[in-house]
Amino acid sequence: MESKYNPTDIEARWYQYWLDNKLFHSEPDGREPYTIVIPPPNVTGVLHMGHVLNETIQDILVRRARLEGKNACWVPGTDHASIATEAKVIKRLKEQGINKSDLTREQFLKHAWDWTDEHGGIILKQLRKLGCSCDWDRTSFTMDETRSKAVIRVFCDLYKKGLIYRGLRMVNWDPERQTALSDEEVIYHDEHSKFYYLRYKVAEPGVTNPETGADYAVVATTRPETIFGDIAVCINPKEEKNQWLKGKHVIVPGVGRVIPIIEDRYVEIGFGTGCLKVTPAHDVNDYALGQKYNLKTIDIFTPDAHLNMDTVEEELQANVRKYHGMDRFDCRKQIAEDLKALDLVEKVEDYDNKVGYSERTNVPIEPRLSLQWFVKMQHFADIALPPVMNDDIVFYPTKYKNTYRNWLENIKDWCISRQLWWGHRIPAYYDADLLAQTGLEDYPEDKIIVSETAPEGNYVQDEGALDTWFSSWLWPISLFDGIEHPDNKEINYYYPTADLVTGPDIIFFWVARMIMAGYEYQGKMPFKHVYFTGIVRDKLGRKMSKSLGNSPDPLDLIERYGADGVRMGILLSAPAGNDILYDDSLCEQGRNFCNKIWNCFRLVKGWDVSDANANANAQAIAWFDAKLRQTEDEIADLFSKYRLSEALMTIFKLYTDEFSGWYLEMIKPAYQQPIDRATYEATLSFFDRLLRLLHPFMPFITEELWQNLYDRKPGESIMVTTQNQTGETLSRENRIGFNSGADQDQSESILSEVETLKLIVSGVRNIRASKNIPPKEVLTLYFDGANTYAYADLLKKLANVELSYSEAVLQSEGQSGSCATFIVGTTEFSVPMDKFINVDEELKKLEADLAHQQGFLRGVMAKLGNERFVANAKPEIVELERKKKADAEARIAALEQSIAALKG
RNA sequence: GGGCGUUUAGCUCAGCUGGUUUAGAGCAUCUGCCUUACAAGCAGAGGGUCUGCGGUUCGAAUCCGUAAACGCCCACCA
Repeated sequence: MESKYNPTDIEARWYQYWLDNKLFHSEPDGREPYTIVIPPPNVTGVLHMGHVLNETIQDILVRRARLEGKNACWVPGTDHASIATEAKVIKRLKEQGINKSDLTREQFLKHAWDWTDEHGGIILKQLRKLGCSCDWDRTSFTMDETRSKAVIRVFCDLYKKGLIYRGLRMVNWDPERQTALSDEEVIYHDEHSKFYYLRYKVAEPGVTNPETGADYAVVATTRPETIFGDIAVCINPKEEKNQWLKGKHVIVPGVGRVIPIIEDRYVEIGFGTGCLKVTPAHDVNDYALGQKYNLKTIDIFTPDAHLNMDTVEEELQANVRKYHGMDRFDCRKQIAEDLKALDLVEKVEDYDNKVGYSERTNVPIEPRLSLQWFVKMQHFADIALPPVMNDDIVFYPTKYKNTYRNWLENIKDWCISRQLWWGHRIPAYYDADLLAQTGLEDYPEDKIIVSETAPEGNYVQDEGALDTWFSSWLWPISLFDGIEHPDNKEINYYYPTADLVTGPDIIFFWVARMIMAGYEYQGKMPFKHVYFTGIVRDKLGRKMSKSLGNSPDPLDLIERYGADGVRMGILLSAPAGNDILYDDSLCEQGRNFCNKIWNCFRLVKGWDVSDANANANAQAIAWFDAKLRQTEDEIADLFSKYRLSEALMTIFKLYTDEFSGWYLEMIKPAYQQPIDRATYEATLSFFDRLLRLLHPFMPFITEELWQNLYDRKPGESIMVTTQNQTGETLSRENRIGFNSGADQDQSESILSEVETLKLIVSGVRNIRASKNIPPKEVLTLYFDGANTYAYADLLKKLANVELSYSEAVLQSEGQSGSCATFIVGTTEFSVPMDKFINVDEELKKLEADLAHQQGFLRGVMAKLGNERFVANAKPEIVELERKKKADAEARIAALEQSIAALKG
């Protein structure tokens, strides 16, 4: 065995072994189920650091559950990601010189499926490199047959229930992809823009502003390009300064349309000029005003947000013709310029406002009036809010409960139709003849046929596809075919799932909606716990992104540090909900840890075993057994709180400090000496337990070492050992020769005694370090009770000292003047120095310590001297203070003695 | 404009219902060591008036109030 752990071959070998032995596969049986459904990554996506974090956490939970003897099932799959994938396909077609508009729906879908087959599942392959123990036999796709049928059935069902409707509404329109979006798909950014103050001349002759004498009203807008759609100007009936406009009309500048002044309290008094231009086709609020006052709408944009002047009244066409076909932002500049030339611009101010952008295409969205399909959400909010608020479903961290509540309490209907082809086609059918007469908008509602199968006859299917999330929200159910075949064996066994691991950015998109669908279709929660991960950032705190180039390629990292190293790296500083600042050095720590374990193993397996000296290390064994037991409990507790990074850190310290740093040093035989059998076997069993504790975090190296620890049978794996098998059982068997059934008190006392031992050893090492004494040089250590010290053998071995107990001996040897001393608990320890020691320096150190102890004592005395403290504090607290006092006094006495001795 | 969260060592974070030897960990730093498992290592050390201010209490990193900074979510002020 080499002294460095080399992960590459080992990882590939064991992953294949796990697959060959079907160790990830789950079937319903008598055991308790533990289910996780993967948040399906985009089918054509590639692995990034966010996935690494997310999937590592899921794998840890799944592997841990498996080790606890549960029937663990992690279901993988991918998402068709309607809008994102369609965009990628369009881009590729464009590279081949093909426009989407030149293709039929069928032709386009053929290309999309080709693309999916080609790139789909790459990310799932990458997950294997990470060690993910998904049940690959269950791999699903949101657009495969079972999932598609579920989506269509749910659509029809909700339509029947009156929870889905079709309607003409103001929606968020993505002009790039030319589709409607849901509110959640719009991201608002702060933007520095301009506020244009435009002059709308009063149509009635002779009417002027009594204050300024102006014959126009001033309207402030950030979007002058929309004036072609202006239908009215609205003022607040209560606003003094605009009273003169009541009942009048104004002329839209540059357009010439005469529009009325209307009054509504919606207009805020004191904001801007108090005159609001009303453009019902292009603003949500204006649309509401339009509805209220029965105003017409003029949609001046084409679907790709270019100006369409054909919609403007014929008699005004000449005025606006030049803007026809312009891009909306070019037009904004142009119209501002043109109006300025006409002296119709009062002024232009800088203005900060928020602009909505499409999440996927990153272009400013355009509010657009269009015919879409919606889900009525109030019903779903009602069923989804209580279980989270009363912790039937528990969120980690809990702060997201607020976010969740906030959204559900202000729920709006969900726009689920998209003007896309890649996705589940809306199962709504229109009579072709009737449609030809009425058009889509006026097609009578009661003549729409919503059905899982196409109706007989001459019907036309709705062109739209469904929002991707309309399939994702069924994922925990549809994966087990619970929509088409409710009550089947699988859904009854695996549902509800145990844990959901995902990012808080999709709490509304996905988490909330799964909860809704879960209660609607299963009558039960879809998962019991939701673990929200943080966002992976670089070490400067910037979000990782392609454009910044600060996102490392996970596969490259795995190659450099090993999958186990990367898993440890990503997890180490990732408490639930906290963003993690990723740096390569974290993976380095992971790699180094692997190496450490590797070398522990080399050491242990390299020993010759002898049957002599039985029981030579009973104390060390008893201690480590207790330590391990204690840590196992701690880890279990941390898991129950989902504090995974702390659990890993605890294990890390158990390996490096306790096992490698102390235990192995305690039992390590002298150079080229054999080890006794009892110690050897106890150590192997400890190793076995250690490996199983670590396995969920670092599956590969633990499997490799576990396989080599004992002779294993083919098909055996650390993955499926349960806590009460192997190691612990072995350690309990009598061949180790100590009472491993030690009761709680006994193990607590041995733990604390060894902690004291460690302090003494550190004290000696400290002296060596500060006096430059090599570890090999044997020192003498004097202290009270050395002759009866229970851990004398271990102390001698670890500190390389001889023990002597009597102060008298110390003094008789005439060495008291040149002793280095330290205190542990209340006992003074002295090491006589052969060499000259710097008395002043030593004195300084002791006196500093003395001052510290005295200060401490003063604090304690102040408390004890306070009558109110003695009267009010709990008795055990007072008792503790008294003990502190006694201890401090003893230490002070010892220090004073040392100082006196040093001074001679 | 509302709401939530954070602020503890150079960095990343623990510190649960106030008292547990006058605040802990990992990393980083510094000093010794190539000691016969591991230099991807070992041993040792230094480093914080717990963001500021006020309050409650015998006692506050911990509870309350307040200010500031940072972050996130929601919201139709054109």
